[in-house]
Amino acid sequence: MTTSATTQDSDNTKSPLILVDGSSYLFRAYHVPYLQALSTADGQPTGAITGVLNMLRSLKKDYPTGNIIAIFDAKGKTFRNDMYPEYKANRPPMPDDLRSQIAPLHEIITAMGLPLIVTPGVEADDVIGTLAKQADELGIETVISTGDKDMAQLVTEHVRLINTMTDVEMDVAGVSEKFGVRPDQIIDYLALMGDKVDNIPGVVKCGPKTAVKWLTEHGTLDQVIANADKVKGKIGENLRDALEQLPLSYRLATIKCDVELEQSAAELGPKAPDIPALTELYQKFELKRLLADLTNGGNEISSTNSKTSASGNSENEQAAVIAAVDVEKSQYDIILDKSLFEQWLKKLQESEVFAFDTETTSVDYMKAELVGLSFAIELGKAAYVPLTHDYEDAPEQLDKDWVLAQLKPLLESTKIKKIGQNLKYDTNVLSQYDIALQGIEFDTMIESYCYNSVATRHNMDALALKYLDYKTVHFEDIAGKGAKQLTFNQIDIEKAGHYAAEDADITLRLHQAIFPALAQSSTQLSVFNDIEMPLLPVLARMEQTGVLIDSDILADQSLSIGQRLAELEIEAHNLAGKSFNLSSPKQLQQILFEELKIPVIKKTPKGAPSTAEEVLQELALDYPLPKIILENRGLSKLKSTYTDKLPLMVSDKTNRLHTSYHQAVTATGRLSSTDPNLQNIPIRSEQGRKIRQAFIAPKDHKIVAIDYSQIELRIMAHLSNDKGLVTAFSEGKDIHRATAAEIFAVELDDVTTDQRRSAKAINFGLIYGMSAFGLAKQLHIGRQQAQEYQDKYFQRYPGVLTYMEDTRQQASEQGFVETLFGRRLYLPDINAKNGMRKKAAERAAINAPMQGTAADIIKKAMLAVDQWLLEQNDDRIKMTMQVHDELIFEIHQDIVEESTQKLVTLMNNAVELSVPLIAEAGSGDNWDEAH
DNA sequence: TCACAATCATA
DNA sequence: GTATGATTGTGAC
Repeated sequence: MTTSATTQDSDNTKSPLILVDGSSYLFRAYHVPYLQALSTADGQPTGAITGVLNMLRSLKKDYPTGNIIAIFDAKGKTFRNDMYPEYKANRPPMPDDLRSQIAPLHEIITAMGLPLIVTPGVEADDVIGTLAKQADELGIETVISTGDKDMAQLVTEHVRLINTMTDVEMDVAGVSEKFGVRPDQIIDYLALMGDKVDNIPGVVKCGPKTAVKWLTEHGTLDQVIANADKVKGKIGENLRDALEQLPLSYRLATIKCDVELEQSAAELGPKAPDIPALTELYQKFELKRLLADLTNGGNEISSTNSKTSASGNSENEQAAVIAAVDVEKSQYDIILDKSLFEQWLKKLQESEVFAFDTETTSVDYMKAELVGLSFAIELGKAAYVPLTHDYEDAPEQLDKDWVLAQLKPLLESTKIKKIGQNLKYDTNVLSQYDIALQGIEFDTMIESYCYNSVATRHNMDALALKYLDYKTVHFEDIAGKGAKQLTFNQIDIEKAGHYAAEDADITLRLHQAIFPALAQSSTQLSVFNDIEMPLLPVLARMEQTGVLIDSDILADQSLSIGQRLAELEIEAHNLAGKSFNLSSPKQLQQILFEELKIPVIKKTPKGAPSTAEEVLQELALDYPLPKIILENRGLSKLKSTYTDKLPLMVSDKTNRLHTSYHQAVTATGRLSSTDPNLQNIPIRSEQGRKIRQAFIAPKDHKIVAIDYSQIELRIMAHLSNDKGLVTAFSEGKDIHRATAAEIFAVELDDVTTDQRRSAKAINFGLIYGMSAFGLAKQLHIGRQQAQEYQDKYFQRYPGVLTYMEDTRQQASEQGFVETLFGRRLYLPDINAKNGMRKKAAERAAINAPMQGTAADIIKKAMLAVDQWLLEQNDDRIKMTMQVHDELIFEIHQDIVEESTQKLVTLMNNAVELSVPLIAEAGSGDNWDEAH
């Protein structure tokens, strides 16, 4: 260590040195789907250029005082080829459409005034290494911007890495955390593993795990070599076989830090940008965004961009460049006369695909009334047909019925494809006007969701900002907000027309920006085409069908709960010695922990003493008040959320309850349900089940509920292909009992209730990416014992352990995990420096493939069921609800048995797994009985 | 009026 | 330990 007072001081006084690994970013940007689509009008590709420039821009923003130097590989062979002729021999030649972007990029960077280094005979890594070493010796804070893990060997007290595409920073501790070895061991580590891509030989079968193990044990490669004869097994032989060429691998993996450079880092400073040259280059390569920045004041980030940049999401930046919306050039028609309408109608009829949007009076599809429709066929040209604007002095509009009659064949055509944003809503609204929307091909909300379920919310304003870098007119901008918000029919036609036409226009643009990116991955595209888009009309039908509830049952229950609550409140106030609000956690804390001096067991994340259920449950053993609170909480929740509210939400039109299923909300692929949420209707408590009794079947009908048994564990068995688990399911065993028998080493029949309960907790924990700590808490056992259970589990089901390790690794390397059908879940925190966030992301990585595959499966089952129902064309069967692993139907009593059987079969065969998929059915007069 | 934290309902 | 949504109280706007 060379720490001294002087070097410490210089850290703070000098601006940081930013070394940019231009070549590594060039390659990576070249492979980013969004960027691949970019080119100039005459076909010169510009995606990689754009990617690198965006990255530089983001670096400039993050390090405003930084001294940025860009380093690129030179053409031709390097000294490593002399050392080892096969070095990088496996690399395919550089694609032409990448090569053609290098020279322009160099020109632009130079014009920007940034130092650019291209040194023949060595790689960019070596130049970076040399500059970093020089800076390190001077104690200058240095940041290497790269996506290449080999650079970790350069990290020191003053030198750290940043991956500007993922925003992950790595210092000395970060390297140790990520790789499991110190920066000074990285070369040894790389040498042991070898590198397929660069064709560097290593020890056969030695991956990161083994390399870390050996280096932890022996410290250095030399010591590993010296102790090679002690390593047992096949891997020991492999190591001994590799002994001779390990020194070569070591030399190849070593970044050269003494390259002779013309100028030292200290001498290389930024120059003033050559604005005329930059302008010309940006124009030549049609880099509109950058050009706009330039005209808005040099290289500063313009005000319109600061919004998007603030998120710090580099993907955001890249995507944004694609299709800058030039609204000034847009032409929006407001159609008030027949002839213009007929012109548009003709164009629409002749089109293959168009974007459209409905404007209504309410976001609630059951209450919404149509106010107008907008259409867009080509970018920048859109039209709005107002129908029922009825404010004072509103101009005369075309007759609604006439317009809809004209549009009906168009909207119902399966040949003419439609693009929309959240088309399920439009489907529901139009169906109120007897129009059955068809040809629903592209929903931009779902495109965005399938492309990246976690990157943004998928509403149009967010998508436009992210993918088009365009701030749309918000509904609130034209309608106001709060209690005084206008409904669409009250809005001035000029304003409304612009807003509505823009919606259609933006939808079209979004589709053009997102769909090609989505289509880059065939599996993601298939999730979109084969699952999500076909599901959309199915969900629309379920929503419109609704469910029947008996409001009287709920009203009675509200009454009796209310009485009990009043009693509890009096008791609680007596015990506390004063009156307080039982449902205020804050007041409760005060009473419990300060006035009654009850010990604090747990704190909330913010540090206040927790009054959560588990805490109160424990306290209830010793004190009377917590018990009262618990009962009060449980009951008031039921009353306020369910028994009071559900009857209020019944539709006047249908006398049924209509939820909204959201298809683009959850990260994992599940649906969610709101207004009301029908996916969290109580079942566990006695009181709660009474609420399910209010979900009834119509006269002469039964409720049939069919749920998948242990679907996530079955998926785990399938994905991990663990022999024990697969066998247990194939033999139809009670899985928790079987697990208990394995862990506690007893016969299946001798498993006690307690053992089965423990095994069940372990199985659940598994799905949630459990830790021994969490398991201990769940089972109220010691941490040690929980660890023993877990070890025993993995010993008995080794395939599961391997699968989990593989999943974690895959997540960390790729940044995402996938379901069985290729639905992708990105995990931005998977390589986070913050240990808690990283751990949380790892658990999500374990859980997502199982939860997500289960979601895929039930969605496929719903498609199969819906298909069958359409074929039957029998209104005595209706699919009414989906609750993650359960489908609920209303079936006429005459055909309950046969159709239930058919439905079970359809669900069982929704997909083929290596273990049986089992759906179990129940029926009754209400949802409770059907379970 | 709104956003947030705490709590609790489900799979 | 995973994934959601609704309600309530609370404090800032």
